[in-house]
Amino acid sequence: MTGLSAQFELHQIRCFVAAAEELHFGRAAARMNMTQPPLSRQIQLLEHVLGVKLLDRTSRAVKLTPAGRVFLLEARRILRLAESAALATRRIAAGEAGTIALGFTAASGYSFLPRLLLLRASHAPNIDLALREMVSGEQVESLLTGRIDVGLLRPPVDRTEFSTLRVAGERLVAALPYGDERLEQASLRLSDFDGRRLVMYAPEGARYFHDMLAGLFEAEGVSPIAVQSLSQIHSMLALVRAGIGAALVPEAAQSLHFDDVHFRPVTTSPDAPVELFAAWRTDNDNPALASFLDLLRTAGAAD
Amino acid sequence: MTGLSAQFELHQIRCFVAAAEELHFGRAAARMNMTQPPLSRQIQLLEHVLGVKLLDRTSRAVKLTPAGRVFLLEARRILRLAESAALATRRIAAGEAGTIALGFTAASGYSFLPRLLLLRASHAPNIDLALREMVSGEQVESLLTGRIDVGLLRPPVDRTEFSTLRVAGERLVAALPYGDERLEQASLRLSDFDGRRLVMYAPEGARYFHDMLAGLFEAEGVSPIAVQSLSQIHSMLALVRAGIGAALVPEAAQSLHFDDVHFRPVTTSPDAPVELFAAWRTDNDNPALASFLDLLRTAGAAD
DNA sequence: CATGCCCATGCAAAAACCGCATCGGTTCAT
DNA sequence: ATGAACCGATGCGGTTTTTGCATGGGCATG
Repeated sequence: MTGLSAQFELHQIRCFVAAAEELHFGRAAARMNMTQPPLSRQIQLLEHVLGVKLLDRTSRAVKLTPAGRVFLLEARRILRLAESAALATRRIAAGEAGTIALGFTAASGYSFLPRLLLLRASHAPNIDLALREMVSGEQVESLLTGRIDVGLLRPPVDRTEFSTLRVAGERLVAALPYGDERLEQASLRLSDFDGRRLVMYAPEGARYFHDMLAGLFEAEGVSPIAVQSLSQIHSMLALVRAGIGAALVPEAAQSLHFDDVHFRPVTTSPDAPVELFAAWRTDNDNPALASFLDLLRTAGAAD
Repeated sequence: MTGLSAQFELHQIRCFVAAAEELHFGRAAARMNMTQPPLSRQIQLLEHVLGVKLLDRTSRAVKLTPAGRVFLLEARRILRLAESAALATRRIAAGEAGTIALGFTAASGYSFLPRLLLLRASHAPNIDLALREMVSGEQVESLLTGRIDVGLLRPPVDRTEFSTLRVAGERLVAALPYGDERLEQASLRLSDFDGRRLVMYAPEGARYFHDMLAGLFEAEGVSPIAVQSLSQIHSMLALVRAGIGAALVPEAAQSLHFDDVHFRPVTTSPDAPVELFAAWRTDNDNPALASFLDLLRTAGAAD
């Protein structure tokens, strides 16, 4: 007694399928690019491993046994599966398919991300995206640990292990509460907020927006009154609606549709100061990354 | 250049799965009952055949590549499928599972067949039945050509290549039209039909019933008037309902529930003259046959 | 810098496989 | 009835493949 149950091999299965389909050992052997004797032996081996007679063979005719009929179906499935497994694996390795774990900020979910997903559907449908919303800081952390492959985040991204790509720049718009007299103007300038109440970004949770706005105001010598500091755009708009003050938000935030909150373009310098970057570890070995970066470049160029 | 795209083998897959699960070539080799060097080479071979690197190995750590992760899933599926294919084939060969093509007469479909199917559900659930209704003559033909494995048919079955088993004997009942005065009797005798109109079986289409009834009447010296000859029981009952005459049918026909057709037991000698036999080719090699014959014997014994 | 761990590689022995020749059994035509 | 043709199984020698042992070389740890 061996104790080790022997296992069959794919070669034996291929031999069997050929024999079962040809019902003729000679032709089956020819199809397998071998001679008849070794094919006979491969099938004997397979039958021995299974402990089951698969083919009834007289010198005049070859027939499948009932068990052979069942095994033929299974054998074809195994071969198909092996074939497709090889194919799928090669595709993954070639980067034609695969999964990219993508981090994104809430704000980019309103503007850049939808455009990216549309583009993916037509340009790289075999690349799956695992989407994870997180703030820029979390994205940096997740990139380092490998939880995400690519992040869509706010600058600055100064880690040396990252590569980056600027994918979008957005204008600022003013969110004004119902009744604000500035609604009568078609467009605004930063100086329109001098000495006015403004819902601001929190330096901790929304460092990028906070610093950017602070920089813009300082460059023009404008000093608004910061009445509150928040980090999420939709809560800022809620305060605007409550009449606490105005707010400056990326233009994509207009899609949030708050009642009694109206938007007006704001002229700034530069005119699209809200920048979005893609970042990824330079040593990331995800084969789908190259295709995905192509996608990002296309989406960024359409900006 | 070979021109022949090489194929991988199950052994290589088993090696890869072991290595991918252990993430350690030494332990994986031990699990495979071999030493580390040949395992390394099997995986190299697999990678070469696929043209894809599956494992990232430094001297300090082994990691799956993205393609390797995908292939690991596929590899496990292949191994599971191979395992279950062997199991299923062995079960078929052992006769514990499989398909029996079963012919049956319309009449047996009302009595014996339901009992058989019930018994199958509890005693041999892995035996599938392909049911084909046909008259006894067709069944003999189908048994010879192998279209069915077993037939449930009427005697005599005198082919030398067949084995047979008596599985059921049924009583006769009289089917009487509404208003027939014999309905007042609790039970009838054959002599109650002397000189009376009787819907009879056609000698061609229903030879067994025709001959059996003719024999019974002759043995008792009773002579009914045959008003019509049919071969299907339900059409006979339709004529009974129309008042054409009475009919003698197997007791199971009572389950047909024709309006205005009533049944009364009939005493005959022997008391269960409607016999049903199972027949199969003695040289039938269907491995499920033995189990199925056990089932038939059980169902027949319950009669 | 020495040690330990781990995978890759060189090499010889063992095993598996293949092809050739041939056997035994069956079918078909003469 | 007999011989030819066909077909799968088997014996056998040569070749290929695989295995195990010994060892090399890279890398982390202390």
